Amino acid sequence: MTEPDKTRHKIIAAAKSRIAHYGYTKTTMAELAQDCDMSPGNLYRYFSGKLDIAEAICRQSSAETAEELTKVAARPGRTAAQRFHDFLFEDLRTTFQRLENSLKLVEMAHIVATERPGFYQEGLCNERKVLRLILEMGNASGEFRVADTEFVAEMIQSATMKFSYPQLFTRLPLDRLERELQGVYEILIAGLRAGIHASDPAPELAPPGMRAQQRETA
Amino acid sequence: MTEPDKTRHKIIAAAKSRIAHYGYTKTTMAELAQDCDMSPGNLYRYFSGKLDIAEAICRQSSAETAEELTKVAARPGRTAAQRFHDFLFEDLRTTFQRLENSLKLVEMAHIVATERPGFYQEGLCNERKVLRLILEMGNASGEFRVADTEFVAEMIQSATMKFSYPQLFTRLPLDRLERELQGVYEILIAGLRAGIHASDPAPELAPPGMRAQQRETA
DNA sequence: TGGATGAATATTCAACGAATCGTTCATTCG
DNA sequence: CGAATGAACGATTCGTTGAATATTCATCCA
Repeated sequence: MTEPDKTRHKIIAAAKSRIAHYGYTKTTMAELAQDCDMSPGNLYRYFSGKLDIAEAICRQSSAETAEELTKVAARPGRTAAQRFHDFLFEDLRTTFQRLENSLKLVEMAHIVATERPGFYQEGLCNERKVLRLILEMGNASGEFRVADTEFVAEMIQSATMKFSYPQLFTRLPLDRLERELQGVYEILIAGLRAGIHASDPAPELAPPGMRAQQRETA
Repeated sequence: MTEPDKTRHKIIAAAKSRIAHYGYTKTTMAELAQDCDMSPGNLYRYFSGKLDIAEAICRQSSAETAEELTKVAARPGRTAAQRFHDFLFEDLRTTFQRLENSLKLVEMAHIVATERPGFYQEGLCNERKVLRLILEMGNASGEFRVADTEFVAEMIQSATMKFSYPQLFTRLPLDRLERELQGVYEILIAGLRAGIHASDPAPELAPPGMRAQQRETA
């Protein structure tokens, strides 16, 4: 690791520790600089701003999750359905655990996601790669019949959105969330097995592309 | 309709109109009282507070939606899959339309949902009744194989959460949302047809009830 | 006596000045 | 000469305060 890279990591570690303790808004660049034994100005040699430090922390954590999920998806001797199940629950548990470990880091993640919408998309995209892998394994083994894996992976992310950032949408405890996720899993897995083909919209009335403008209240 | 009920409705109508125009926080009880030709204090004979008036507006609108969805679910000459499709898209369109018609009423709904979490649950519960009806029709016709309709209805609501309050979670335009909903529908309908039985969790590793505490980062 | 009033009171809100913080850059250090 | 500093600047946040607003209640009307 090159010297400036070392410094970058030192800053990230110090920031993560301080922010986890005091929160993003309550940690100042001056304090962070002190933790790193440098001047505030010098931080800007390594990051172009405070938000970039927070983004780096998120990116690191996101990479860890992606790596873990990839590992989970590749466990030997599992069916594709089991891999899919492992994937969903590992994801829920790691994000939930992160939340419980430090509400402050969640607050930070929320700020980053708000101010840098692109970053959130990027994370979804990485996760989707693992999902596609699982779908393709299922197709190969004959368990699944998924034609467009990219599209179906996107839809799975839509359907499990409630579990991606549990703390943002609901205030349910982990066991309730797990029960719900189990239910959603069961429906999704039944669909994956039966196969997804763009069939059966709803012909005569209300075709998918139509806008409803004329109706008032009925 | 009894006399006090008439007054209640007059207040609700006036409040809805004013709030749609000026927003919840910007409409005062004094103004609302003037609109109704009464004193501010008298409003408290009919509603125990400002928030209760807002809740009444929401409840009315929610009842209209429920009625409309019930009607949609009961259209003659449709398959259960088509009814399910109609239901999902009608719901998305009406909520989206409400949003476009008046951002102010959405702001109000958001306040009510935040301050009165129970009310939101109640709405979900009403909607679930219609969902169950559709599932049962599908079971009767042999299209679906859903054992526990209450449970599956809940899971469908989890999986379509992203589309329930589009404005809250995402900023996607209607056509993007419809495309995503179509995809989620296709997976769900495949699952409903194949049948949902609480099968295939993931035996050896990571059983559903387990908490993950020991893992650090891997 | 049930229903409405509007003045009185408690709470919320918004504006503004003061202080803090993120960021920059001329200067110093090694 | 590259790397680091820390004082200076402008933007943002924060606490305070006074006005506006929700709510209550003693009083009045029909």
